[in-house]
Amino acid sequence: MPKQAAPLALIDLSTETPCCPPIAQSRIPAEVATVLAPAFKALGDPVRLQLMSMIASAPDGEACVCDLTPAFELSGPTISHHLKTLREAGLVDAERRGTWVYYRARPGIMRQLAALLTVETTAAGA
Amino acid sequence: MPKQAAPLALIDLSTETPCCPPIAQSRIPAEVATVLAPAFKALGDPVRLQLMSMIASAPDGEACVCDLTPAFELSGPTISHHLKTLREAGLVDAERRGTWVYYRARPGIMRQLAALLTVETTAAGA
DNA sequence: ACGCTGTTTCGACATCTGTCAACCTAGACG
DNA sequence: CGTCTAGGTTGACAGATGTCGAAACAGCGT
Repeated sequence: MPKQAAPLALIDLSTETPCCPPIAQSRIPAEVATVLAPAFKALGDPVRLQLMSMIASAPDGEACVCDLTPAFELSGPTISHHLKTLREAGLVDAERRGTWVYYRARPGIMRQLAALLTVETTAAGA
Repeated sequence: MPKQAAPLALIDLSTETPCCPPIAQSRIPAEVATVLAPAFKALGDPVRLQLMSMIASAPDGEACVCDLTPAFELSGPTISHHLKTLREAGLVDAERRGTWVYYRARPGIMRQLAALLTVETTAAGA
């Protein structure tokens, strides 16, 4: 394993870092896996996946907690906890505007995760 | 949202089911989230993410356990357990050929997950 | 039959999930 | 200006789930 300039020692998920080729193309380094796994883990829950979808697909690109909470059979604090998980995973951004809190998706990291899973349709083999 | 023929009542991850538009495009139904979340969860571990990458990027499209295990500081059973998780999530296929077991990635579901995370670069807004 | 390879089972330990209570913030009203 | 009400977050806790290691089991080759 040759050491590159090692610019990926710490990957800033906040940016649009185009850090990684698809995992089907080259083996992912341990550091990258360590940093990106939490993002996948955050999406590894049905409620959070739906929350993420509701936020990302919101008309104005942002969703109010007051719209998210009643969409589930869960209590307010539980939704808040899930949102915190998404926030800590770097998937969403929160902003308080007046009484309500609005959540906004980060396209950068989502693009990164999508790129990671990309499979060339032609090189599918078989 | 009119009901289509509702073919996604049970989503077969084994197939190339083009079941879902990107989550940034339309809100993901609860059933889809329930079915796909385990796949993300399976990728939500650094070791499994690396395993997945090693399998998907293997020259012949398949990787032997005997190659995977020594790449980690973990015991054989632990690697086996992680591989089982990937298998149960529908991400990989196992095949015993002689003494060794070979794992092969399923491009279908990976494409599906990637599509789900896709964000139109143009519609990024802002 | 023996040894090797990989999986499974079992158990200890850690982490995650969801709820209740308390707290903080912002706006409304007297 | 003080207080009251409403919306969200945080902290603490039981229950469930996941992680990993040690030992035992099953398939394959010699």
